[in-house]
Amino acid sequence: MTEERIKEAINTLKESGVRITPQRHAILEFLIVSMAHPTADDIYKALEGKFPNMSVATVYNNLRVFKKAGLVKELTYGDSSSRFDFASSDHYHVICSSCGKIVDFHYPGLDEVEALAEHVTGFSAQNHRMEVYGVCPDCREHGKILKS
Amino acid sequence: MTEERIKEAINTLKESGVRITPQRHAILEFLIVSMAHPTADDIYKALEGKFPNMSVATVYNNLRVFKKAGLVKELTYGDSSSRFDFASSDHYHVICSSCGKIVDFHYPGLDEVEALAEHVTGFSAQNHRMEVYGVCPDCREHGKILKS
DNA sequence: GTTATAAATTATAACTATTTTAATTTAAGA
DNA sequence: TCTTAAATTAAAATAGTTATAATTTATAAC
Ligand SMILES: [Mn+2]
Ligand SMILES: [Mn+2]
Ligand SMILES: [Zn+2]
Ligand SMILES: [Zn+2]
Repeated sequence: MTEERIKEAINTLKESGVRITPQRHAILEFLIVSMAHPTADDIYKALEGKFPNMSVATVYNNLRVFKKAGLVKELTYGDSSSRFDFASSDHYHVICSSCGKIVDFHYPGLDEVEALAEHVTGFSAQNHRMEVYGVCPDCREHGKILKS
Repeated sequence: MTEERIKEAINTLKESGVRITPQRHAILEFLIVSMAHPTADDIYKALEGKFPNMSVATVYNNLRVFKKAGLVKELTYGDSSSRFDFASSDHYHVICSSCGKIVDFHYPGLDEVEALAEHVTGFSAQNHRMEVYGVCPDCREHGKILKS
């Protein structure tokens, strides 16, 4: 089924006139197969075995291409670097404030909050961002030190 | 009442052993009086008349001090620089995706979402982040172009 | 299968927000 | 007033990301 997802994604790209290069294929595949939320550098490092000459710019460029095609979402945090999420279905994230682990979770939707925001501020709401911060089971059990 | 707030904030700092310097006072005052969500550079520029020799490092250092004292919250976004919010009462933000304007709004709380996240992921939730994106009345009326 | 060409990749330099460093100045208590 | 730890300054360093220009390549037309 990840196979299927990859094919599907490749087709989406082809249909919007994006050329399929080996690098592009590999980055996309990594995003889908790893099922993680890697940074651009994670991807770069993961693929340097297969593509010893690949440039970081290629990773960034392609992530931008995938974003524009709606295949990938960028998750931005304060200090560190962006993380990238293959856009399967809409979901939210819980983030461990100790180790940084990111876990998906589903929740009906916060349409009501958007509606209230519209009503109170006069804005027309388009979308929202929400994430929960906490401590993951691992960190709780092994008593890891919290990030300052 | 902003006067009162400034005094209160200064006292909070004094009580935690933080020295009150003219720069510190000015940065804090600007945050409270402007009632905006300025970047470090906004603050730096706003105060360069009064403090021609102030270093950007001073702005950043003090914002960190204020954060640690719980007086200020840092709002981080994807591409651009952090914004800083004097921490009066808890509130959420609506952000214009066209001009970047940030407007406060109050909403009861998303405890339920935190609870569900805990239940589903095994994390212990500490807090959350939520913001609504949309188009502000000004941008809607004057038909400004959306940021890509 | 060749060829043409626009698009993609690469290597490197540039950029920007933020932090670090080390020297100098200063707030505040004795 | 004196003392000293803490704060400020100026400058350099850092890190993530983007821009540039030369080279390579995916794709479609032939
Ligand atoms: Mn996810
Ligand atoms: Mn606010
Ligand atoms: Zn953890
Ligand atoms: Zn606007």
